[in-house]
Amino acid sequence: MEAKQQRQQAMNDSRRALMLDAARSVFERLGIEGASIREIAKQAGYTPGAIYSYFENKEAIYGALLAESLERLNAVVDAAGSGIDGAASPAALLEAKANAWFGFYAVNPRDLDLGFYLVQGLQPRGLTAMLNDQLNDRLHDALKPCEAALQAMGLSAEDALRENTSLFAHGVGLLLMQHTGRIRMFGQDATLLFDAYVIELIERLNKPRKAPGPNEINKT
Amino acid sequence: MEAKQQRQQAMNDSRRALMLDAARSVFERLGIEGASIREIAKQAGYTPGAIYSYFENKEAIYGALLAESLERLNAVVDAAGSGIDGAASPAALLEAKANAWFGFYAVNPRDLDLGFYLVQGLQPRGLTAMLNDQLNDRLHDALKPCEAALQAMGLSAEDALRENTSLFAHGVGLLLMQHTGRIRMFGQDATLLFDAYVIELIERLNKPRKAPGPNEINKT
Amino acid sequence: MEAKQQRQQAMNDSRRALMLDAARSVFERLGIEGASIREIAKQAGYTPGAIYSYFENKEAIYGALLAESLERLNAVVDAAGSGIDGAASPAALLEAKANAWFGFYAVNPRDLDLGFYLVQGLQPRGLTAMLNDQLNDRLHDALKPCEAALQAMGLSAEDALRENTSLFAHGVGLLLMQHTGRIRMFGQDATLLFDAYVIELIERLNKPRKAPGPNEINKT
Amino acid sequence: MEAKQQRQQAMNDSRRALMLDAARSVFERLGIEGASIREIAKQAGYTPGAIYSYFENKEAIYGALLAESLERLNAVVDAAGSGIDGAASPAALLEAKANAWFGFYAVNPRDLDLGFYLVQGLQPRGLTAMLNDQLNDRLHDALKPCEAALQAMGLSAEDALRENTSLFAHGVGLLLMQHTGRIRMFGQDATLLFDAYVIELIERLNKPRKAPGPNEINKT
DNA sequence: AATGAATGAGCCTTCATTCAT
DNA sequence: CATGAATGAAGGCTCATTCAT
Repeated sequence: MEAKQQRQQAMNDSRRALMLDAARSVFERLGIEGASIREIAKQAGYTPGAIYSYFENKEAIYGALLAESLERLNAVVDAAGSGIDGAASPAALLEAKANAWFGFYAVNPRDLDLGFYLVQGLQPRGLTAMLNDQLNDRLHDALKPCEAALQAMGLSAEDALRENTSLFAHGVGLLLMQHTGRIRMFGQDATLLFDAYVIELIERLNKPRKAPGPNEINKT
Repeated sequence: MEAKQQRQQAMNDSRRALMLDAARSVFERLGIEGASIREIAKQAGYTPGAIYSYFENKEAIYGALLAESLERLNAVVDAAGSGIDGAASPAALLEAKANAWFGFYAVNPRDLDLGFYLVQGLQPRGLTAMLNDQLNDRLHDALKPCEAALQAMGLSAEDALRENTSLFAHGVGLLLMQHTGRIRMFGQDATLLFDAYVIELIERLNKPRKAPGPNEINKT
Repeated sequence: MEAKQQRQQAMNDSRRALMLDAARSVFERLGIEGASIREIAKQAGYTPGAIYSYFENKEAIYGALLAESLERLNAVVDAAGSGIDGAASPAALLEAKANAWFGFYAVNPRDLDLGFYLVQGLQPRGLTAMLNDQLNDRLHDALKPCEAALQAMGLSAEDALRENTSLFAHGVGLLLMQHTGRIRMFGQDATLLFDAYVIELIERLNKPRKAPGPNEINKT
Repeated sequence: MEAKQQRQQAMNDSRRALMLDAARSVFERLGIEGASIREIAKQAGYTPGAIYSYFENKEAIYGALLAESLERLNAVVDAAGSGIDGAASPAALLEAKANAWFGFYAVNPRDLDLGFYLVQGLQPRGLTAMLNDQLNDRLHDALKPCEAALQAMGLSAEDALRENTSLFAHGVGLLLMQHTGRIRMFGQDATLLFDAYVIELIERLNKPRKAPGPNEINKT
C-alpha cells in the first residue's frame, strides 16, 4: 500500500517535472511572453486542462520554475570555494562565491530571464506576495556568502551590504548586456570584466588608507 | 505644388508626432504591456485604423518611440557638463556625462522599459535589423562622451572602451534593480551607488602607481 | 455631417438590436444557461469578438434584454384600462391592470424567464447593484397601478401594499406553474384561476364587514 | 450467497446515500450552479470517477436528490395535524397540511431550488420522462391531503382541485419571492401572507352564501 | 469498486489588424 | 486621410466524463 502510494507520488512528481521541463523549453523557444498554457501543454504532450492538475494557474508554473532555478543557483554557490579557508583568506572566498553566482547565470541565461520574470515588465507583480518573498529570500541566500566574505575582510555590516549591492548590480548589468548581445557590440567579454571588477574590489579593500570610503571623498 | 507637398508632409509629421505622444502617455499610464492600439488611438483622438496610416504595425510604434527616447537621451548627455573644460578637467567631464545618462534613465523609467523592450525577453527580436542597428548607434552616441573623457584622462582607446563598458553595465544593473524595487530591498540608493562608482573610478585612474591597470597605463 | 452621424447611430442601434434579438432567440432555443457568447454571435451572424463592440460583457446583454422587456411590460400596463374611469370604478381598473401584467407574461413566457434571471439561480446576483435597482424599479412601476387602484378602493397604504404583494405572488405562482407545464398537470387554466383570484379579491374588499382583514382576525 | 448479495446491496445503498449527502451539502454550500462533480466527490471522500459507479451522470444526482427531498416533504406533510380529527374539523386539518408543505420549503430553500432545477430555465428538460413522472407524483402526494381536507369541507372534487391548485400557486409565488429577496422588497413576510391566504380561504368556504363560487360570479 | 490522469469541448474575453466606405 | 465594424486567432481557465489500472 505504502509502496503503491510512493510509486504514485513519484509518478506524479515526474509528470510535474515533465511539465516544468516543457515550460522551460517553451520559454526558451518563444520567450516568456510567448509562452502560453496551450503551448506548454502541447510541448509536454498534454491537453491544456491537464496542466491544471499539477499547477493552480500559469503564475504557479513560473513560480515553480523560478524556485527550482534558485535552488540550483544556491547549490552552485554553496559548493563554490569549498577548498578555501574563509577565515584565512576571505578575499579568495569572495572571489569564488561571486564567480559562482555570476557564472551560473552566464552559463544559464534562461535562468536569468526567469529571475527577471519575478520582476516582470520591470515592475513587481504577479505571484502571491508570500511566494514572491520566499523567492526573494532564496536569491538573497545566494548572495549572502559574498557579504559574509566582505565582512570577514574587515568591512562593517553596512559597508559590506553596500559593496555587495554594487557587486550584484555590476554583475547583473554585465549579464544583461552579454545576454542581449550588447556586450559583443562593445567588443568585450562579460566574464573578464566581472573578474576585473572583483579583483579591483579586493585591491581597494586591502589598501583602505590610500582610498578613503566613498562617503568621505573630497571632490577638490 | 511643392509648397502643398511640404505642407502635407508637415501635417503628416505633426500627426505622427501626436500619435507618438499619445503612445508615450499610454505607456506611462498603463505600462508597456497594458498599452493597446485601441488605447493609443483613443488617447490620440483617432480610431484604431488611423494608426496604420502612420505606422506599419505596433512594433513600429515602439521603434519610433525608442528612437525618439534616444534623441532625448543624447540631448541630455550633450548638454551635460557644458561649463566644464574637458581638456583641463576630464574627470569632472566624465562625472557630468556619466551622471547625465544615468540620471536620464533614473528619472524616466519608462524610457528604460522601452530600451529593454527592444531587447524583449532579453533576446533581440522584432524590429528590422537595420532599425535595430540605428538605435544601437544612437545609444552608443550617448555613451561616447564618457569614453572620450576616459581617453582624455590618459587611458588608451582599448582601456577606455573597457572602462566605459563596465561603467555602463554598472549603471544598467543599478537602474534595473532600482526600477524593479530590488534595490530598496538591499536598503541602498541607486544614484548614490552610481556616484560612488564613478568617483572610485576616477580615484583609481588618478593613482595608477598604487594599482596599475592590467595594461600598465603611463600618465606622462 | 449630422445626417451622417445620425445614420451611423441608427445603424449602430439596429445592429445592437439585431444582437439582442439573436440573444433572445438563443435563450429561447437553449435556455438562459445554455446561451453563450459564441452561440449568440453565431445566431447574429457575427464572430464572438464583435459582440463586445456593442456590449461590455455577457451580463450587459442580459441587462439590456431585461430592461427592454420591462419597458414593454410597462407599456402594456400603462395602456390597459384606458377607457375606465379609475375614480368611478377602481375595481374595474384593478382588474384591467392586474390582467395586463399577468397577460403579458402569460403570452410571453420568455420575458418571464428573463425576469427570473434578475434573480438567477433563485438568488440575487450578477448585474451591478445599480442596474439591478433600476430594473427592480421598473418592475415596481408595472405593479404600482394595481396598488393605486387598491387604495382607491378604500385600502390603507399598508393594506394595499399587502394585497398587491399577494396578488403578485399569486400571479407569479400561476405563471410559473403554467410555464413549466405543472398547471396542466393539475388540469387547470392559469388565466382563469388568476381571474378568479382578482374577482374574489374585489368581492372581499367590497364586503369588508363580512370578512375582516387578516390583521383583525384574532381580535377577540 | 444471497446473504452476501444482500450485504453488498446494503453497502452499495449506503455508499450511494453517502454521496447524496455530500451532494446535498455541496449544494447548500455552493448553490446548484456552483456544485461540480469534483466537489461532490471530494466532499464524499471519493474521487470523481467513483461517482459514476453510482450515478449515470450529473443529472441523475439531481434526480435522486430531488426524489429524496420529496420523501422528506411527504414525511413532514404526513406528520402534520396528527392530533386533529379531520372529520370533525377539516379546516384545521387544511391549515395544518398547507402550513406543512409551505413551511418545509420556507425553511429549506435549497429543496425549492432542487424542485425548480427539475424544471430548469422554467422549461421541463433533463431526466427521463418516467423519472419526471415519478417525481411529479410524489409532489402530488404531498399536496393531496390539502385537497382531501377541502373536499371534507364540502367542496366538490372539481372545486377542491381548483382551490388546491390556487393554494399551491400562491404558496409557490410567495416562496419564490421570499427566496429571491423580492419579498423583502415589498416589505412583507411570506409566511404571514400565506397564513392570511389560508385563513381567508377557510372563511370563504365557511360562508358560501355571501361569496358565490368563482364560476358563478356576476361581473356587473 | 475505486482511482485519478487525461480529455475535449467549451467558457468569456482581448486585441492587432484589415477593409469597405 | 480616417473611420469603425468586423475578424480571427489567441489567451487563461473549467468541468463532466472516460478509461486503463
